[in-house]
Amino acid sequence: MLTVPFEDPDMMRESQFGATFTRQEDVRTLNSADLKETEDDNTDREEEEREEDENGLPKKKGARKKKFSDGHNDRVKVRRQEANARERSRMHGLNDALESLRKVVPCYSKTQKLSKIETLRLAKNYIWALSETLSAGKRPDLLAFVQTLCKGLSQPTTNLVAGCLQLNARNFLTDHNGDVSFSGRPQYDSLYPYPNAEMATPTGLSSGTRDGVKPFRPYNYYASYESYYDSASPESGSPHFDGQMSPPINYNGIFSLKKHEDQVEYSKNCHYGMRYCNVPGRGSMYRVSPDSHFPYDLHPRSQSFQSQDELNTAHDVPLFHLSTGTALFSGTPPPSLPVMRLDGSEQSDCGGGKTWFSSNKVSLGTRMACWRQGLGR
DNA sequence: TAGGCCATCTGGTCCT
DNA sequence: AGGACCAGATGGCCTA
Repeated sequence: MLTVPFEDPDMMRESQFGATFTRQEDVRTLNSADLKETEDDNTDREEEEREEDENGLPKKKGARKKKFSDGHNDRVKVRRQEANARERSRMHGLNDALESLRKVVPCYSKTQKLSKIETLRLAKNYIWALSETLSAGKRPDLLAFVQTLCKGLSQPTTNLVAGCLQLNARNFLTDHNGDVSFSGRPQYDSLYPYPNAEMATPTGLSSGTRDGVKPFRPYNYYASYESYYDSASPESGSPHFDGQMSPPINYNGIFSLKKHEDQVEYSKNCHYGMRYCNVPGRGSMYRVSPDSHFPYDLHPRSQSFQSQDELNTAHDVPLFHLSTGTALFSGTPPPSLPVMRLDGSEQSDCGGGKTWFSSNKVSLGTRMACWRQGLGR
């Protein structure tokens, strides 16, 4: 059946971005083509049934479709149109709800929207992962968390999630069963590899040795939950969560809120913004070639900095990637896994569990100081 | 150009 | 009777 466009293209386009239509509006926007098509459909159907039955033989007189009055047909048409409008409105409501869901699962992006099915899958995984974390009552393993998040997702979405969590997506390959397998070194110390002192503990800030490997000191995990519970619920109507906010993501980072308006989109970050990232099983920080594309070819950290002075200087190149504008690992990032926004704004709040770095020119020393302050040291 | 995603229309079913 | 819900069909748009 040929479906005639219901509304003009502009209206159709608008509807894709969550515009809601009242029933009256929908009925009012019915155009003549739509009405004509309905008439034609009815006419065609009547003629088909009049001429032949299912065997192609002429129909008996009694099988002929009952002829309704024009008034009855009009009522049927009007009811059909109203039903269409209601159905459209219902689907818009469904899509609005889905859009709300998109905003509270990891990796929200206005321009690179997850599909409906992927949104639902990710939401389910996210709930599951958080439930597992709560029931475990201890700091979750990042790999397990990400693996749970990515279970059953398509490879592109898996890449997106892994990218959001600053992991090399190539380490999270989705097999044919939808399970996510990790090909790297799945250890916690690879996720938070404490960098050697020369690399990431600037002069005067380190309490560890300069040449030894300092054991990673977990930051206050529960602070993240406190922070989370301090933050507004998506359903609370708080101005901190008016639909324009990132969810209080994420995995064991401090749940902070950051507006999306000025966010750097994931794809932009991947292609233009990210220069360094943390790779499981590969030490701490790796430099990413400016020409690299996600997933990146990574080079050992030792190639990144030549001197302690360099560590303490503000870097012109963005050091850290934040896919959605939300500080995924904000708050008390270890120096090997700091997070900052790349929008050029200058903000580096060192306050407790809600720290995030939003400057692209924050020295490692500053980040280290913030981190240490977050640790209460 | 094929495939994925989406919005819309449509008829059927269930419920009030 | 009419509304809500559902699933199939269809065509448009976008991307690899």
